[in-house]
Amino acid sequence: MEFNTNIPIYSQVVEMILKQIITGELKPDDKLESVRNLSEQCKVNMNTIQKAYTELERLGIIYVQRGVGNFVVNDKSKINQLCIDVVRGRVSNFMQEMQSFNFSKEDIILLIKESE
Amino acid sequence: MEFNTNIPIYSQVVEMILKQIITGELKPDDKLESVRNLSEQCKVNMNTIQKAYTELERLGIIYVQRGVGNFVVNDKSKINQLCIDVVRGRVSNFMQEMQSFNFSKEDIILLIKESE
Amino acid sequence: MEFNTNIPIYSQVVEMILKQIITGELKPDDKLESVRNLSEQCKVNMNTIQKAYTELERLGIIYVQRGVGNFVVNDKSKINQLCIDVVRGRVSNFMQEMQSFNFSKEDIILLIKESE
Amino acid sequence: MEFNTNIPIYSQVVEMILKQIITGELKPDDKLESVRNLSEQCKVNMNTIQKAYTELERLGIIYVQRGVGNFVVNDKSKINQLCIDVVRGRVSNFMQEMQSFNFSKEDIILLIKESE
DNA sequence: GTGGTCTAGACCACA
DNA sequence: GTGGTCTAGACCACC
Repeated sequence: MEFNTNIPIYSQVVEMILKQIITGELKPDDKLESVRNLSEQCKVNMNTIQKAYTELERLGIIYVQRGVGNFVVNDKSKINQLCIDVVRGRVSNFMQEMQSFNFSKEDIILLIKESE
Repeated sequence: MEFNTNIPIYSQVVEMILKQIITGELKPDDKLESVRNLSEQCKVNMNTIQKAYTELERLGIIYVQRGVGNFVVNDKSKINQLCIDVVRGRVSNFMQEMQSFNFSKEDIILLIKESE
Repeated sequence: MEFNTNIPIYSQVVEMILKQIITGELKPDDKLESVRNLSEQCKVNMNTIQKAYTELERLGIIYVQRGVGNFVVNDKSKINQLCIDVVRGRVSNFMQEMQSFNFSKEDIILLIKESE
Repeated sequence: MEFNTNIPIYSQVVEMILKQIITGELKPDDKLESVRNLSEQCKVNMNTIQKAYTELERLGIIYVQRGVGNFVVNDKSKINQLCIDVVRGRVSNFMQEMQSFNFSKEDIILLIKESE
């Protein structure tokens, strides 16, 4: 695991897990890595992972069974909603920013088509 | 002037001026607002503006004449390069992120088309 | 710690640390003094040290782990390059200046030999 | 005339004239450019040139005849002394700095020999 | 504990 | 008036 400086590690961990859930890599009721394991894998302080998990719980996207582990919530509509929210949010932010540079929707689509 | 919390004010100022240069609102050799003026307009401390200007100078996009003021660099290729770098950078980041959610280029274009 | 007037304190701090890295007093991955500690040792404001450290990071010669500390970059080629750049730069500046006084390379070497 | 930023223009002007005197381009009792002329040639504020001339007078290396102009002092020993002071000063500063990087006198001579 | 940001206010050199 | 530096003190996020 490599972490970007400047962005808090704990929120990078949140992102990582969100992606795994959205892409289906983590399914409903799947058990997440234990705080301890993940902190070792990522070579990161346990508190940092804990904070990430707490954040995910706050978002209602995982639930905790004390002494057992952290699990992905078993609620497909919730997960779908999450997926939609996240993606629409990103797209909307991106569009807003590009438009502040005076790019129209068509310009942006062109840029994307020719990207890579 | 309203500033977003969470993002440092000085970097929001950098962004703001970058945009003004890219959109042509600020032209080569134009004088920027003095540190003091801008700090009053933005209701922000002088040092914060100073930091933003220093960052812009570091980027090679403005130059300083001590005792005179800060000026947009007179080098169209530099500015064009800046414009391209910034825009391509944003597009590329966005694409990378969306692809990590398993969206193809076509998916993204669809999402954009139906946005707003 | 004594500082020269006329030269900004923060850049004297940058110089000081560069020297420690070049002479090997600070080694790759070594932790620098914390901002607070160094500011107390130097009897200088925290912000001044902060500015120096930011400059060193910009030079790519140290890296920061927020909440942890500042560390010398672990990249010997980078450090070697730094060493070469700094030393060659100084020598070249010096030579240029002396030659503008109409001293030849041989003159300068003589001057140095008889110096002290 | 091109001026380096960061170094005050007035002291760059002082340097320039010192060099002209040391290299014999300006001889004893020669008249310097008028403040007005030089300020136009250099595209610099008159005050800036004035400050440079004042500094040179303070150094005892030029003298002023009000209403007539500024002249190089007619005192060869003075000028020789100046030359020696300036050059020895530069060499000594340079040596001191290089030694703080752990270079011996021999190292430095080698570096100079292989320079350019 | 660490670094990062910000403020208010001051002083200086420069043009 | 302009930019540049510095201080003292504060608050925050992070580990």
